[in-house]
Amino acid sequence: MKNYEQVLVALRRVIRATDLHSKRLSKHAGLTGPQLLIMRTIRDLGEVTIGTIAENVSLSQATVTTILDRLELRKLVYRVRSTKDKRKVHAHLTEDGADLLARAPNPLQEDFIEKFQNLAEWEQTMILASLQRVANMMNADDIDASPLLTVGSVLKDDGWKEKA
Amino acid sequence: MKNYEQVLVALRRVIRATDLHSKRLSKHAGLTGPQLLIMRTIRDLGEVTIGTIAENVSLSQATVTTILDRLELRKLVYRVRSTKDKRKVHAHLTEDGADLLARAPNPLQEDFIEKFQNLAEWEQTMILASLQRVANMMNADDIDASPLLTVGSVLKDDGWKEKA
DNA sequence: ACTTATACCTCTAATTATTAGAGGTCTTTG
DNA sequence: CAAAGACCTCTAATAATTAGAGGTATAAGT
Repeated sequence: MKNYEQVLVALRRVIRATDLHSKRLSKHAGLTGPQLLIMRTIRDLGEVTIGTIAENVSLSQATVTTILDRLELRKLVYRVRSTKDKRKVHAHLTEDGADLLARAPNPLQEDFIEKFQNLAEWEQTMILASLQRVANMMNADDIDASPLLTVGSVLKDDGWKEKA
Repeated sequence: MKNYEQVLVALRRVIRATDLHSKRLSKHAGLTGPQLLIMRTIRDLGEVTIGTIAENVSLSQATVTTILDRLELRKLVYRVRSTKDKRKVHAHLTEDGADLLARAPNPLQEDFIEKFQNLAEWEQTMILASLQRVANMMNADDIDASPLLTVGSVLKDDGWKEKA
């Protein structure tokens, strides 16, 4: 079970590196990380439902709802209930929202790439393999039939060392 | 368990007597029974949610929704989503709806009373007692602690005869 | 009279969004 | 450094809608 621990540590490290949370992004146009993320999703995907947003940013629908509440309060987005399916709600950017978003830098991708490249080579390889594995599992018809993650094939034993 | 059977038969009879279904009411202002019932509920209760309507007319929310769809199509009612709780939807009568309702007779109560009085006296008594019993159960803190319905106290043995 | 078509009614189960409630982090303020 | 305020995030509960299936009544043909 040692391998499992190593995967966990590595994943925690990459999560820390990407740092989606508010602290690192609060300087950009007065928007927090999740707010920026959601607004970009709305801009890029066009007519999106709350559920689609949640899926794209990997947050629960409830969380997206509350964040949209705050954005709507600041008149950066607005909601329109679908006429075709009245359960659904579409989110849109207001002009103010689009303007603010256009002025906001996009530090996420560059930050990620920069920090990711700072990781050791074996870490990069392992993380990518892990993510690929997860992606495969998502497509598998029977997840239970899928074999467990084997880190050994990727991880060189001498390369491993916890730095924290 | 014979008493239970008798209660069932009697209840079925009163249900038949009240006859909420469309056939008997389709002549009145072009509205079916459930449509009339729902519109009256909206008029009498004022700002009602779908759930409250469903409770009052003893139908599922889904059924009320579809019936409201048809009424809305005919512009007899309209919906307004609550701003305080965006899950909720309030139904209102349009002017046309209120007018039509005012012109529609109210055959339900008179029909019921007339038909109810045609039942045998012991039947009337027993049905009322049964309904009272059900009402009590609804208010009881612990339904399981409630004793079973005793028809014997109301039902005279020689009075019972199945007419169908 | 019997079939067919149409238009309702009704339900349960699934779906979508919202809210309640609880716990967490970060920033600011005293 | 403690405390307050503003976010974020989740799970569970709640509200309405839709999908799907089956039932009943009315009208139209045959």
